[in-house]
Amino acid sequence: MDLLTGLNPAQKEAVEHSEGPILIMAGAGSGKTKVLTCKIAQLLAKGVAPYNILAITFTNKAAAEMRERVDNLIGSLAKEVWLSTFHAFCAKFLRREIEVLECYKRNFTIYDSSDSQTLVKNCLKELNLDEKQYAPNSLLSAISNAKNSLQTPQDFKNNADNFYAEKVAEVYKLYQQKLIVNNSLDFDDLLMVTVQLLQQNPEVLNKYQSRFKYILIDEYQDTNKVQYLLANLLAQKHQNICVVGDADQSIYGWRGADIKNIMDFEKDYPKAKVIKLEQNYRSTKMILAAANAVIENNFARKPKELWTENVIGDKITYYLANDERDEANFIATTILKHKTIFKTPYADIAVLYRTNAQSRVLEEAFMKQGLPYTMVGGLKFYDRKEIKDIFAYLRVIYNPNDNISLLRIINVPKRGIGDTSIGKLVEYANDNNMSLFDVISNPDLVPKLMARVRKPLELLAEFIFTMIALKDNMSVADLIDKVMKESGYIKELETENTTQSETRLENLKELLSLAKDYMKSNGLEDNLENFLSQVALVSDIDNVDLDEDKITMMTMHSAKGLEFPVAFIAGMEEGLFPHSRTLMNESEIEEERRICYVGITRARRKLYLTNAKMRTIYGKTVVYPNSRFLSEIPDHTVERLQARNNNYGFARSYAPSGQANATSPNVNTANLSPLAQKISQSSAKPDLNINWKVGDKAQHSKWGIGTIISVSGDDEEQELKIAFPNQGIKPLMKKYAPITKV
DNA sequence: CCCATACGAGTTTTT
DNA sequence: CTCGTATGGG
Repeated sequence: MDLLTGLNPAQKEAVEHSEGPILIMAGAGSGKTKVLTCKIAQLLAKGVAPYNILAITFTNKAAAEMRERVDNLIGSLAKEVWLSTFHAFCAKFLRREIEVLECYKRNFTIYDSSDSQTLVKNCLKELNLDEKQYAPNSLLSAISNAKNSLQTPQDFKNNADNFYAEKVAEVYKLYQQKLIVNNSLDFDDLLMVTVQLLQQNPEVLNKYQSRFKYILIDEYQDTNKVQYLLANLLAQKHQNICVVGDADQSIYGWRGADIKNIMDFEKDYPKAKVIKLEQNYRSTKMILAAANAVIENNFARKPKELWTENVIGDKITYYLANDERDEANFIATTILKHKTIFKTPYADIAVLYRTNAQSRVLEEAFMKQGLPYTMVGGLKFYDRKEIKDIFAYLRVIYNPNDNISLLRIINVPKRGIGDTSIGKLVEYANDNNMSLFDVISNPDLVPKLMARVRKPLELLAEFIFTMIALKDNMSVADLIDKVMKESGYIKELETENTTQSETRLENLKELLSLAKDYMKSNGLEDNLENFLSQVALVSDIDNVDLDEDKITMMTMHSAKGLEFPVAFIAGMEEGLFPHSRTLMNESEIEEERRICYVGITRARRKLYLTNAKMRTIYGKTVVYPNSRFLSEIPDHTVERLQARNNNYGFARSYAPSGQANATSPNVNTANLSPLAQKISQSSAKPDLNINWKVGDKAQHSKWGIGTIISVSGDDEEQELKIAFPNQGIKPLMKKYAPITKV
């Protein structure tokens, strides 16, 4: 069977074992995705029907990739396999089955975290609780924890042993009531309600237990209690459950992930087969030695040592910068050298960090040097105000009971419906047990309402009714287009006519084109329901196109599961990484250390670690000591660099002559670190004494030999246009261009 | 009801 | 520092 070729013995054993529970302990880079895809392909090849297989991955992107790989191995059967994240699985399941619960209808809305936050704030207001005393964020995490451990509001109340907890219980209860009234589920509900539904309805449970003869779960170390229960509930009948994971890469404890789920798998399934994949195919020996040394410092851990047959490789480079700008400039410059000297594509390079806030300086440095990059996380596309506004319209059209969304757009664009009026409408709706939308459709019912708001309310209701009637007869893109135009949203932005409104209009265009390819790419039917479900559950990482030739910037959390030939980890400082909020707690420090382990093992050939002597955070200068993780990396694997008195200083040495851009890499070697100088010596240095003339031949360090086709400007600012065979015409600044005369 | 301005608060990681 | 909310004048 050629599905097994290219697998090592342990991998083969894992693939061949299909009946009964199996735990695959797969170290970083040990080929677990390969094993999982082969396993699915193998089952299909044996004649197992695709709908009998359930495979759960950590991100939608991983799901899509796995599907594609299985498809390559075995063909289109792959399309029918249930293959998704836990959340997407639950959404799909609930769209089919939720109505047995009566309190929900199948057109429920999925709330994201900011919707949840709005809802909690509403609850606080209603309960007359002060937001300062009861921080919405901590309430939300309490509620989330409760849901992740399957506690109902009543359970929570029963367990409350202090005044604060009792208050939380009240908020939780109201919050949950409101979700139900809005016919909405938050992220945690998707999981919790699914499990409750299965537990309370034996027929439904039986149906799905019978259906899923084979269950595979990736990243098992990051499952939380509900996910654990769900997996085990579904697997009970056939017991063909295959879990894959690495306890050393468990980094979602703060989200309720319980490392015990994987540690105790053998207790849950005493007959389980256990396979360890310890050969790493990804990294050099040097990088692996560092990773192993770091993770060994974790006390709560089963011993394990990754090994590799790969080359020893380069030492890890550690750079101590003066400040965060210096750090960013070092990274940008080093990337530029990799690009020009080693011809490393940008797509092979990742810059990783602990917190999203660190990305800003990096972005500035990259922009200054014209380096192309994509950033994962930070300000998400779907979190932008204008996008959320349009989505609020779509959600109301899909689910008119969604009051949160309706409230968001009731006066957006401005239609003269102010807070006082809205207050009256909401009050009337609550008092009469009506949905807000019903009230708006009949504004005459509401007493004391100012006469001049009735008309705009009627128009809004009419607009929404019209869209509801149209929604099933048009594509999502057309629907969005109609909503944006006919709600007056576009017009308002156009009238505003500021740079910000320009950007917003651009983003809306982007949304439109996104909606167009969206349906095409995933093969789902082009309707509002699919679109809204999809969008609610995408993560940032899902939308990243790693094929573009761009540097990737992201947190180490987002980087899980990915690999890059060259990786940087920035901000190796006590307080940043490990993060200050974890310093007091040993188990949280251990989680930080696992994050570090994940970070290091993303690199294939070359790893850079950087930190700064001082750093400005929220306008204040702080001095953090070196991260403890740095001292845990063995000396013999590291080469150390340090900033000179002058900063790494690209900003200063390059700024006067205008921006560098990606097609003309500029390198000033005056005050570079030893490594940087060493690298730059190997490239051609600009020679200012050459008097270039049209027709001269020039040797460029990257593009080879070309012919000068024009010379313009004088002296210092002289610009050359050089034609390189097969590369086109490149404009270059004489004083920076790495060229020599031939 | 709308807008501008001041002030205060909060800053980890994400489905 | 930057965001979001509170407040007061138009």
